[in-house]
Parts: sequence; C-alpha cells; structure tokens
Amino acid sequence: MRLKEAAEKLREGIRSRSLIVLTGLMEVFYEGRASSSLGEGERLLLIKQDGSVLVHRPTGYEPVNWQPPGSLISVIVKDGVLVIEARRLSPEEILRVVVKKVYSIESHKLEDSADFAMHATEEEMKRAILLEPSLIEEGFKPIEDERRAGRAGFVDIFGVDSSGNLVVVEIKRRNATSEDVRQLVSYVKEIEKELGRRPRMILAAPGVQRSASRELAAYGVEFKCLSPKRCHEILKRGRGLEEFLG
Amino acid sequence: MRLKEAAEKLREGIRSRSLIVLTGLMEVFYEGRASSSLGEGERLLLIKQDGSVLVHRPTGYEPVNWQPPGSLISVIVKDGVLVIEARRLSPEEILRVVVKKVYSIESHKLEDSADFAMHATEEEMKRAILLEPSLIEEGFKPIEDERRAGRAGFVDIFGVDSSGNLVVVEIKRRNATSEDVRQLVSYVKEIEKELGRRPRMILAAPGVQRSASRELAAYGVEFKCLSPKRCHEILKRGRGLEEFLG
DNA sequence: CCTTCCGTTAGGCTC
DNA sequence: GAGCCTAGCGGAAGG
Repeated sequence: MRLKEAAEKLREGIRSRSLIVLTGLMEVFYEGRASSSLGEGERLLLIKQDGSVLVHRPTGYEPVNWQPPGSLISVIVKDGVLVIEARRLSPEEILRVVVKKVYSIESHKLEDSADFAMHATEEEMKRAILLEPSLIEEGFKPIEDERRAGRAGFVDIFGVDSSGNLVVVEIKRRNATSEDVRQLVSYVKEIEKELGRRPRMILAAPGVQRSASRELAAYGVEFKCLSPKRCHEILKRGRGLEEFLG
Repeated sequence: MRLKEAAEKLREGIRSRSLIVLTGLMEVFYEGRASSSLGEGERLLLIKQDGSVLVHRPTGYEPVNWQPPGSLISVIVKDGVLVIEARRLSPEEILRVVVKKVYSIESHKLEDSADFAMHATEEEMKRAILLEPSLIEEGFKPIEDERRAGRAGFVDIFGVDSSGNLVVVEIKRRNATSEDVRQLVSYVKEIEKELGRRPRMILAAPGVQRSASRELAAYGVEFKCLSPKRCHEILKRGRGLEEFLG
C-alpha cells in the first residue's frame, strides 16, 4: 500500500475517533521516563479512539511499546517513510513509529458500553468477611473496615473476638509473603501506640509462602486460610438470598 | 461475515501460526485465579502466533481480558454464535469469547527478529555507578555488586568510601519510598551481623517521597540524587569513548 | 518448581 | 498533583 494513502487513512481514522489497526514493517523509538529502540520488524500498530497507542510484536502478551490514553498523535510522510508520533505531557514522553511498509490498515468505529464485572478480588474477600465474620473465626465481630493505622497505612478489617480482644485482619488474594507479615505487624504497632492495647493479628489468604511462615511464628501472627473463590461463592449465595427475600 | 466462514479463517490462522485480528460484537467470560464477565459490545480480538489472546475494548491501554502465551485455543460454531476458548493449565484458567457478529477478520504471518533495547533502567544506573563511582561521591570504591545480605536479599552495590568505611548503595529508578529505606536498613543489619561493622547506607534515586525523607533521617540513611537519564548519558559517553579508542 | 524483584508497571483511590 | 496500594499484574533471573 502506498504510504501517502495509508497516512490519509490514518488521519481520517484519528479525526473520526476510530480504532485503527495497521500491520507493516516498522521501527519504534520511545523516549520519556526511560527510552528504548526497536529495529525493523513486522508488527501490529493499534491506535485507539481515546489516543492510546500500542505496538505489538507477533508474539507475547505485552505490547513492546505504547502510549497511554490521551496522547496527541501526529502522522507525517517524509523521506519515503510514514512516521506516527504519539506525545504526552507529564510525564513528557514521545513514541515514534517509523513505518517502512504498510501491509494492511483498517479502521472501525466500535461501540462498547457494557460494564465489566470482576469477581474473586481482594475487595470481594473483604465483603464476604463483613457479611459472614465467622469466616475468620466464630465470634469475630468487625468494627471498622479500612481503619487508619497511624502513619503505617490502613488495615483491611478491624474488630473484636469473642473474648473482647482487638483483632486486625489483613487480607490477601494470593499467598501471603513475609512482606505482608511485616506490614501487618507495623500496622498493629501503630494501633497499639494509639490505643494502648496490642491487637491479635490475623492474615487471611489462600496460603503462605515458606519464608513467610517463619515470620508468622516469629511475630505471633495468626494465619487463616481463605480463598478468593470461596469468598465469591459466599457473596453469590448471600446475594441469591437477598433476591429471594426481596 | 458468516460465522462458519469466520471460524474457518480462525482455524486456518491458528494452524498456520499467524497473527489474527478480529473485530466484532462479542461477550467475554474469564474464570481462573479470579473470574469476570463482560456483556455484549464491539471489540477487537487478537490471537497471536504463540497462543496469546487479547481482548481490547475501543478505549484504554490495557486489554480487558487476555490469556498469556502458550494457551490452547479452540474455535466452535454453535447455536448461531462463534465461541473461541483459550485454556491454560497451572494456573488453570479459561477465557471464553462468544462472538455474535464478525465485522472483519485478518490474519498475517509476521516476521520480527529485531532486538529490543531498553535504556535508563535501574540496571543501567548500576552500570553507570560502577563505571563512574564518583556519581555516589568522591573516593567511593565499589567492591561487589549484588552482594548477598543474609536472609534479607541482595544489595545493589557494596563498597568503601575514602575513609575506609563500608558503604551499601541501594538504587531506585523512581522516587525512593519509605519501604525502600526500610529495605536498605534491613540489608545493612544483616551485613553488620556478618562483618561486625555497620556500613554507611546510601539511597541513590531521582528523588524521595515525603514520607520517606522522615525515615531517611530516622535511620541515618543518606540520599544521593541520581536520575536514570543521567546514568544513561554517562554510559553512552563511556561507550562512545570506547569506540573511539578501539 | 518456588521466590524475589523490576516495570515507561497501569489504574484506582484518597488527600 | 503526590502518595499509597492492588493486580487474573507479566516477565526475568536465580535457587
């Protein structure tokens, strides 16, 4: 395909805020927070309706180069090549794609307003525990979620156990690491400073990394096995019940 | 386009290990480490030569759903829809794309063997310091890089200053956080245990977060302002000199 | 296999 | 805007 024709199609696609898909032979340069260069090769260039730009190689999940939404895109033909530049300010970054040959170019005006629902997240694990506190242990009563722990940050759930002890629960959707243990401990230190009582520490996660299990013991942190999937099931059940009652 | 025809094109593209680009009206379901669902909408489906699958909405940098390289892909037409499933084992995950209408489908056999060079990384910052230790301070002499610090991990650079004090340098390509300070301190504790001398601690980064600057003072960690870009420039200069001399 | 750590992490949220 | 944290993080390197 002639480059001038391709440039015109690109400009028209950008003007009409379409999704543009171009395949061809290109070089890619990036300069900004870091910098990179990628020599000649056959790739796919995607320009989205919101100014996102992605360069994909023929393999691999990740784009090799990109520019996030909102970048300003220019298209010029010069010295026998087609140059597409995407700039953003703050951070100031520029992506330059130098296209030597265009194999195909398509543009589509796509309409997509469906909403995306993600489940079995850490957020759902928290909601499941608030709905069904015995997931942590019998008699556990949540008092606050997202309680501030001084300078250290926020704890996921703050509550009391059946004997009236304070309890701090930290939730992870993946196996707990020693870093997670240290974080929980530092939260609890802050809370102890504030309230004068040392809360119990419970780490709720689907498992523990080996290195973390040593630290659990060392710091007196308790572990409660809890998977994101199980929490998701519990919420579904609860929701089903709600719908049934409502 | 007829779905049967589309299915045949997809199968042929997968068989021939081509890059496939499909646009159409589709629903998407994912189940694995988490789960998600996305109702009907117009999107772009990318199937790469290595079995990566990406579903892109018309806006945004990230794919809304995906499957990494190596997933097994099946294509069937059933009940008037085209269903593309991508499975992977370990973790067991499945991505199901239900295509109701196909607007376009292309497949390309792309050849791309160029190598990708990334600059101004943390690794380059380290190499710049090893080449030009005065970037840390006059008289600094690196002894080892990636020295083990007991259980705590590895320090970026280990050396001595002009007075013979041990020095541990931790490098970050972004502003240093309080977590970075704590990490450096824990490395140094391990090294002190091992060698019986407490090294100086230097955090080299383009800047410090406010919360971290408090901790710098508290733990006696020194800060050396150093940007990835400057390090990249120094390496380029050094390399230029090498080429000139060679 | 597991663990650790980097990344132009991105993206979301709060202050 | 800066800071903080999560993510189906992905990917690489090392044990």
